Amino acid sequence: MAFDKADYDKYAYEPFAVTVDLAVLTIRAGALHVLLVKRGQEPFAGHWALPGGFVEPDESAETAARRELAEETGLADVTGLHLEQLRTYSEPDRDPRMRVVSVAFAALLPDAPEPHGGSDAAEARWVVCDIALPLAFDHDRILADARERVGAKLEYTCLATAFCPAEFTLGELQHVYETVWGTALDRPNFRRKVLATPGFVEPVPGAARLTGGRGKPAALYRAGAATTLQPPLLRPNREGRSA
Amino acid sequence: MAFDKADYDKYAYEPFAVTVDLAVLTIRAGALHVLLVKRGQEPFAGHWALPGGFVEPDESAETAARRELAEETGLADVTGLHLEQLRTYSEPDRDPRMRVVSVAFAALLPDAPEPHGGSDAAEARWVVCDIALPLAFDHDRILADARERVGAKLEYTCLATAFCPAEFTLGELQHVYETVWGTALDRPNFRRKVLATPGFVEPVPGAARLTGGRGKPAALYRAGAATTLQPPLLRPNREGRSA
DNA sequence: GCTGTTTATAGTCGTAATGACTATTAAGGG
DNA sequence: CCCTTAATAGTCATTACGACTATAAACAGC
Repeated sequence: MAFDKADYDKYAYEPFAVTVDLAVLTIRAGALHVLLVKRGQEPFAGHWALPGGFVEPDESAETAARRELAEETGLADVTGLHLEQLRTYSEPDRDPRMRVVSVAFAALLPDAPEPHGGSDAAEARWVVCDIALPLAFDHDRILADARERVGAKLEYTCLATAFCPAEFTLGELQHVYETVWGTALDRPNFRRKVLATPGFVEPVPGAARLTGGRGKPAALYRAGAATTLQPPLLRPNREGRSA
Repeated sequence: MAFDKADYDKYAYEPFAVTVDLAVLTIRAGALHVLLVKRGQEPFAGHWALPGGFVEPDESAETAARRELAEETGLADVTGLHLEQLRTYSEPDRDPRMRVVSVAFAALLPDAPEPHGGSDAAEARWVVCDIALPLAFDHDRILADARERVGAKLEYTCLATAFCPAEFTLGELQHVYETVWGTALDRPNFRRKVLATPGFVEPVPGAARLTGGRGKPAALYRAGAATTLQPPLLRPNREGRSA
């Protein structure tokens, strides 16, 4: 940040607008969903887009993202939710109106209350990720990057619990992996792996949940203190991970 | 990026300046070095800082970063160099003069020509990472994040070759890992692992290099076509990776 | 109340990967 | 000509992993 070239006249340069865009992900009905809002204005009026908004003069991108997350989901408390900066999208022509630099975030939610547009009267809805395209602006790309990031982080972090409620069964945790990765996992092996990782999950003593009423009740677990998985839980071999 | 709240008067908001900051890393004399410039102006006049500069109105952050990389290193061709967006730093008070949002990048260089300040007459120098602190602004944090990111990516990508010249020995490649991670690795095991990963490195037929004149000459290798390591090459167990 | 279905949990077994080694080869230096 | 240095080759026990089979505990339907 060598500031040496501009004598810092605040208006020496064409002003940049700085926004945040949020890929809010959750798992509903066995599928990965993303929170979308319907645009009321041009450009892309009537198209679906990721929620987001301006960074205010006195807040960081992270603060703005969490504020938007609360507004768009309508949740009273979003402090515990996983929110993570993805990357910044800054192509000069990404917004036809003016120069907009957007800091994108991924947010992970356990359960999925149907959103109420918050202050924005715009329509907001959970949409299955795979049928969400095409989105306004470069939001297809942002969503794809969010999915790739989350999928990769499931391999070597304990992030999967961010999709689960406070208490969950190992079957539910496995379902997170299977839904995000789009692959089936062997249940006994998944179990062994999770339980062998210290701090990934810890049992809730004496509790059990009936999984939809059928089958043997499953033991309940809570998220543990660990944040990283060592060794990692790798996705089943995908062809073409090289080259 | 719901634009619905501002009627997009470009000057409706306090303008944001958007800059790029670069953590340019290389390995010299067995230690991880970072490219630093000495600030000539307040604030932090006389302090060392990461190189960087404004994003021009017609370029993306990536374009600006590569332009700055060329300017600051003085290299004629920077197209082949690894340049990767780290994250964006946007705390409102991170620059005392005005609101500056900075997109940080990490760049990896094979060899390390002593830099010539380029257009900036400011002093530029390679500094051993560990003794670089404290830096101006929040650049300590950016540098730490860059080191952490690069260290992590060595585990599951072929990034290490970005620190090496076009042809290198396995000893040099191992040295990259040891320098970035700060740990010693077992040479035969490292060898086996690298050679067992298809596409990581490919041998240069018939070539060998005398490694400083002493010892048996090592075979030369080139970077292969693979980009990811499967299975990954994990760092030796670090205590406290959990919690 | 038995039987079959469903889901959770326990355990087995062969293979692959890994960490800690030892041994050999090819160079240069005194 | 031996000693040091560094590259390369190979061994071996332990661990991790994928593909299984087996048992347990719930409900549904007759």
